[in-house]
Amino acid sequence: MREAALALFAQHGFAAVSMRQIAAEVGVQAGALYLYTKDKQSLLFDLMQSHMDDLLAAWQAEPKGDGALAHLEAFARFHIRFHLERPDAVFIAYMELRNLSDDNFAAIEALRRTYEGELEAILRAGHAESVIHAPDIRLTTMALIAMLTGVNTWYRDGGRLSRDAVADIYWDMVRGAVGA
Amino acid sequence: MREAALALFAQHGFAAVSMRQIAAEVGVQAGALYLYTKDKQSLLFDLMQSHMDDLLAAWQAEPKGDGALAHLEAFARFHIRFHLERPDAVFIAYMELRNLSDDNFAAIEALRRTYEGELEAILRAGHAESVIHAPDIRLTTMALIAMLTGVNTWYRDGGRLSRDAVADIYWDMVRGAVGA
DNA sequence: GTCTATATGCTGATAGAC
DNA sequence: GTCTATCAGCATATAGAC
Repeated sequence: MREAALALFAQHGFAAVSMRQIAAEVGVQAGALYLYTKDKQSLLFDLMQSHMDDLLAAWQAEPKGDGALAHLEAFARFHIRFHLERPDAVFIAYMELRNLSDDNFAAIEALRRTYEGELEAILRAGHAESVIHAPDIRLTTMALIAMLTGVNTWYRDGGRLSRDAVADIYWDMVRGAVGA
Repeated sequence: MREAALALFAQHGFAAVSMRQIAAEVGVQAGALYLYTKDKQSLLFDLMQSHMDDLLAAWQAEPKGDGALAHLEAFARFHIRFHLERPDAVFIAYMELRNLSDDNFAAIEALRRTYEGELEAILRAGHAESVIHAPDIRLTTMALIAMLTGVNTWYRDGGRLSRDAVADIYWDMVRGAVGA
């Protein structure tokens, strides 16, 4: 059910997908879905929370090397790799925030800020080491995340460039953007 | 009507907003809206098309200076200024593409590609002039647009930085990212 | 655990009065 | 030009049979 909901929400949007459509995709009747989720809102929240939990856990488990610059490269490559592996979940996590209830929104927002905080800490360390030159760390954090996440809007498997080639080029741009 | 629809679509999403809600915001009954739009789909399309037309016309009217680097700076500052001036329209133009009919989607997509083509042409000129160093112009185009458009996700008027200060910093990052 | 049936309410769009 | 009234259909969620 979660798999079917993820694909349908990503394609048509949460509000445009009915529980009947999800049920049809799974091969059951709509009523049966309520054995596995309290309601449609909880289903969306669970998908988004799982995605953010996976993201934070994967980053914690990532090898990061020594020094702020190595950390920054690890972050850029990790972010691109992780996001290209699950485009539907990424799409939902960014597009369906406004369809969350207030409480659920606050919870997801906290996870997102935690992840942004990881990059921000790297940039601050790089600034302290004088290997990164940025007039405003918080703003640079937002700019880099937007640039890296943007890969998902255009990258398609089987295209002109491999994922690794894309990561190489983006890492060059990240390095240039922070004057490293 | 268009003003009310723009605000409501941006806040709740096209699929989650009813014609009755729009009518209530305008102060009329739902049926009266159909004197001004053929249907809900046309209303969305008109909003998006107007936004893209405004964007392209404003860029054409923008003073651009001499040389590819001056052009690039003009583009970066223009993009940030224009997008910060109309956050609702920008939000809709990026988030509601999947709610367009096939024909309408193709039309909006063509306008979007035209705009991207403007930046791409600047980068190619800069590459020819050897003032820009980028291994893949198309990819750099997408990365820069994502970075610049990302301003809308976090910038709020009355915050720590003025729009001009933000544009200054972003222009520095754009210049660094293309090795200029 | 899944089904059918159903409650209650909202949806986009139209017809015709004024 | 705006209203009221309405059509036909779909929405979420639940109840109770099997």
